[in-house]
Amino acid sequence: MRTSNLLSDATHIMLCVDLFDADQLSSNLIAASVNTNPVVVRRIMSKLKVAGLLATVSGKAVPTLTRKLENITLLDIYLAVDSANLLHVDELTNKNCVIGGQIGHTLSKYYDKVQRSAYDELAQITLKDVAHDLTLNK
Amino acid sequence: MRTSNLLSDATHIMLCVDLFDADQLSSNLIAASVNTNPVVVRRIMSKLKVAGLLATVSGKAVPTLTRKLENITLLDIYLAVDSANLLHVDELTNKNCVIGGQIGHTLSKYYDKVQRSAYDELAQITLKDVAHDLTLNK
DNA sequence: CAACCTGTCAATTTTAAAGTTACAGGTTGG
DNA sequence: CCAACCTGTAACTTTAAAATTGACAGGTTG
Repeated sequence: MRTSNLLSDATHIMLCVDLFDADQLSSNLIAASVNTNPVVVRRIMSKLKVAGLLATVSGKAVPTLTRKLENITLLDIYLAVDSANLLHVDELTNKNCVIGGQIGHTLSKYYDKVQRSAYDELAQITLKDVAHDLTLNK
Repeated sequence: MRTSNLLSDATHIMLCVDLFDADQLSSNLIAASVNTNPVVVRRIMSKLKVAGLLATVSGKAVPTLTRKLENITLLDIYLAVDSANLLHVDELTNKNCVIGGQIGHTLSKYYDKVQRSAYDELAQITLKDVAHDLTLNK
């Protein structure tokens, strides 16, 4: 199992940047919404910046999204912040065994299919969708 | 946290049970193929047994599959050994915040869609497929 | 220049998988 | 019947990655 909140928190941060007022966008205030540490927020924002989803200015609390909400998908965010595969091949099997020597290669082929399918779904969910649902429930 | 090999190892074990000779099916020998500890193998086998995929006899090294290879899918195995969701909602957001209060519920709806898609793919991969690919590469 | 901020490093804590030891109890051949 | 296997579990310890936290260099601004 792999319990990481990276995608959820990164999405949360992106929505904060879009929805909060310009004077509420310090990592401190965003961290208060996510309920975590400001350093965690800045670390995630740094990854989002590297991925080109977010623009920041050193010293100024004025992050901005680089694209419109409808042009940012959960896959964009996932790939920006989480480098792990959804399923994991055991790399340490006994290579001298008939099964142990081949299963990794075989499984990774199938895992790729599964992950591709999940990625396709993530790519169809935009921040606009999420933001829309958020305001509906408000 | 950590990347789990539960699905891979459980699949590996199931294939060992199917492909190995009857006198090679102790948890010790399977563990040698997976390259792990016999207790880890027995722990996974126990979950597979609870899920009804594997039949074992206490004291005897004669585990057997309860169904034909083509009737066991990677989803069956995944659900047997891994209880975690593929994506994880941050449950600890600030519920007093407009975004923090709603995003968990909203994201989980989308995460469900993604997971359903991944599950659909896993459900289409049978142990027969995997076994077939293994022997091809041999 | 005081009071903010970002960006990043580094140390620590946390959590679940993985690894290990131990042991109760089933099985089997000689 | 007992020695040598085995299973099934409980109860640890270890490991890996995320999360948390403190610290600090350096940008920004009234």
